[in-house]
Amino acid sequence: MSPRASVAAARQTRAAILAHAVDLASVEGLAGLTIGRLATDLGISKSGLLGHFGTKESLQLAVVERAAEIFWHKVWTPVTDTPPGLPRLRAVCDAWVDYVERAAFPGGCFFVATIGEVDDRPGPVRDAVRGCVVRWRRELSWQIELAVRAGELSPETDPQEIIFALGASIMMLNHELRLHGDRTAVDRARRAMSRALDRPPST
Amino acid sequence: MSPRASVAAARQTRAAILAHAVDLASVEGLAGLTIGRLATDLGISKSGLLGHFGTKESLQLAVVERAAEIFWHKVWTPVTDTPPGLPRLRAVCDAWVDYVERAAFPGGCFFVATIGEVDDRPGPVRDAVRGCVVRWRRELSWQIELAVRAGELSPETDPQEIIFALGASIMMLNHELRLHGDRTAVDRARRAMSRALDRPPST
DNA sequence: CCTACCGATCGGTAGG
DNA sequence: CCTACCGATCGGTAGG
Repeated sequence: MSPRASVAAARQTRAAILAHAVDLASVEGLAGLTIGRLATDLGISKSGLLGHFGTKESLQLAVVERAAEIFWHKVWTPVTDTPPGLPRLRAVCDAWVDYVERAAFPGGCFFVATIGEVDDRPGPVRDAVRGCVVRWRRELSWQIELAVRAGELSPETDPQEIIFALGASIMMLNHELRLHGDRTAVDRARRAMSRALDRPPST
Repeated sequence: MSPRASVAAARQTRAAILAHAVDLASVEGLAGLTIGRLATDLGISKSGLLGHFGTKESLQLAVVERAAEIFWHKVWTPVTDTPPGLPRLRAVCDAWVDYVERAAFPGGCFFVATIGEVDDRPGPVRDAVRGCVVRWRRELSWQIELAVRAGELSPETDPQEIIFALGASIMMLNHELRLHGDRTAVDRARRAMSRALDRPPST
């Protein structure tokens, strides 16, 4: 009777669509994510599905946003207990590797998989992905700065240098796991990331 | 008159198709590479184009093969002058970074762009891409072994550790250049790669 | 290499 | 949320 019920149902449907869409996009890519396929998988009509988003691009943007929520929940939330600065950075690296290893999405880390796809295609979707990456790096950069202030890292530390090393290890780890199935890469990535945090700043 | 002329013409057409296809695939991906688009760009009919390859998958395999030829030509050939072992490894790193920086393909390094796409899609195309990566790593591994034997690298060196660090830097560099347009990443990548070659083996 | 065509699927709309 | 439809494009084939 009340509109509440239908509104709640619509929200639930939307959430179910996004849950599946994020998984699908991690494998097929954001472009390979088709409305027909998604609708069939969910037992819904195409137009019913599209009604929740309007256009495919809006769907893609919603998928990126949802993937970012999942990322923060899996990698950042478990770490907010540990003290800021270097301890939290170490905890983040662990959680980050766990997240890639345990493959939150069937296609591996959604963002590692997506970055290569949207790299060369200017538009709102690329901007949204970049925005997520930038936000994440800002958080890392801030923790590095705190570690420097606390004397846990050398005052000459270049945050960008550390972030480069961490991101590089994560991307390579995803690649090793998914293309080569080499699970020894997990420890290699952990070592590379610790080294980046231990290393004295170079010239 | 002689069949030679038409055979030669066909080979030339095939080469022209592949040249454009590799560029296109570096931006649109191997799946986003469509026969219709490719034919239109080249002023050719779809069936005329498809006659050279048979199926889209064969076209994709030919594109991967061609991309590998270009990669070896740009990164390996210029380096065969320098002495094997550590000197050649350093030269390879330089050439590799140049290749990514100068963007041999409009979409950046073809393989970095493609790996994320074929990662999760078993089949001949994925196998072909993986084969290229494996061949490249074998060559790197061999040069590392030569460097160890020559006493240029510590005897406890783990080749896989170095290869991980080099590959990680290259992937991250491609990402920094193409998603963020951050050209300072070029020097960061060079430093990270030298460090990987200088570093004493860790536990 | 071409024209002419095939069935399937794409994103999206009309109208309810 | 649905059915019914749109034009465009997909990979591919027939026949020359």
